[in-house]
Amino acid sequence: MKPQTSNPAPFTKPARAILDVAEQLAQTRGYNGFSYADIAAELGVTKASLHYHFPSKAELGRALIARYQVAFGAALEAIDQQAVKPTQKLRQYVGLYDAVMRNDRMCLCGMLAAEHATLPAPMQEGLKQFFNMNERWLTAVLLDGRKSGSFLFKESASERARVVLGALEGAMLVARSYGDPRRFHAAAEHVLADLAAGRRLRQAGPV
Amino acid sequence: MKPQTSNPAPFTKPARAILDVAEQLAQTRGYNGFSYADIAAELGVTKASLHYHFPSKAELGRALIARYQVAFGAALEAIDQQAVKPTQKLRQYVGLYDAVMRNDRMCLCGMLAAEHATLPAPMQEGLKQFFNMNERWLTAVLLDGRKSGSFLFKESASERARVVLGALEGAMLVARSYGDPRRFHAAAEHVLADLAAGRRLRQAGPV
DNA sequence: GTCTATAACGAGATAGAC
DNA sequence: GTCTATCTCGTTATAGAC
Repeated sequence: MKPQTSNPAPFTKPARAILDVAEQLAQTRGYNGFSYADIAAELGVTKASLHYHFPSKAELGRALIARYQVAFGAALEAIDQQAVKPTQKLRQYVGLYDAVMRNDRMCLCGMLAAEHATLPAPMQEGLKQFFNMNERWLTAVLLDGRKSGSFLFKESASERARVVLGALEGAMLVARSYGDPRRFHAAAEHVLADLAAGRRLRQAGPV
Repeated sequence: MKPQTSNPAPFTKPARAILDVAEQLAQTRGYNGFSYADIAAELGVTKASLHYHFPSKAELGRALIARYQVAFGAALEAIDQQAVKPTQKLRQYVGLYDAVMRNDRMCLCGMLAAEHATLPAPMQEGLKQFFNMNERWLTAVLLDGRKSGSFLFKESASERARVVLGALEGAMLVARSYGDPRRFHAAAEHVLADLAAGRRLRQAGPV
């Protein structure tokens, strides 16, 4: 029996091509920063044919997030299966975003989060789910790392997960204003280092 | 003699009203998420009269950033004059963003940073300057705090400043997707705690 | 300074031929 | 599935009266 596990939207080949272009545009210019005309021009087709595959831009946007979430979830699973140590996992997690940055993009959902107030409700919901997925995964890794003595942090793992996620999204956001992916990379390294146990922080005064 | 220190754009009263509305819209919907019609409706005037004060949207956007930068710079100076300890200064710095969040907005420049690729060049330049100003101020506070033994971090103060700025901007970004300012507040607290010297990180333990 | 009126363009979207 | 053609609306922007 084939594993008929939820495969909700395989997308046809032309639909995938549309999503590829739309994704690149959304990650660089935002949802309100591109149009059907942009996609059509890039693909060498007409706007009308895009509407055949995605009747409205809202549905295109919804599909964009859904596919991104699935792909990102798969990447997280791949990390879980391939890496063992929490420190490795986290570094590969950062590597995911690092690759995006070097592609002159930023995280799709981080981008769309800025436009949150202007998005159709299904897209808003999709963003929450994406961030929830990230926080769940990070929380598990942080818990694991704390138990094994690799990580050290005071607050709950889920709170720390939110700090890490926010720090990475924000580092991407700011780095793009400088057109410098290394800004993201450096910041991400320090965020990871903040978690590292075994660091010997010398004594000091109040706070 | 009056202190004729650089007062480059005082703006007329109606111009200020326009900027106030435009700022609120930009901080909630983004630069590409509002139009002259939105501002005109809110102020009860016509679009044409807006063009008298700001001939193009690009100039309006430039003025938006310029005024924001000046106001934020003044707030930083006020902190410097009022607070003494670096820990106090940093907490008040976070308070600046916290107030913005509770107003259902996010940092204007963090918002615009997402739309960076779609912005006119002068606005892009303004964003860089805003972030530079923040990084300079944070760097000075971090250096001060490290010298006095309040802060502890391994990397350079300017690199740490970038981590802090990115973490705060990102925390705002994500918190808005949940419509929950407390998410920002909690994350910001942990970012501050990460700097605190004197913390005794106990080994391991459950969560 | 603010108005009416309108230009000029681009957006998302649809009808119907092929 | 993709095309041509068209529609409707919203956008930035300008001209000129008041």
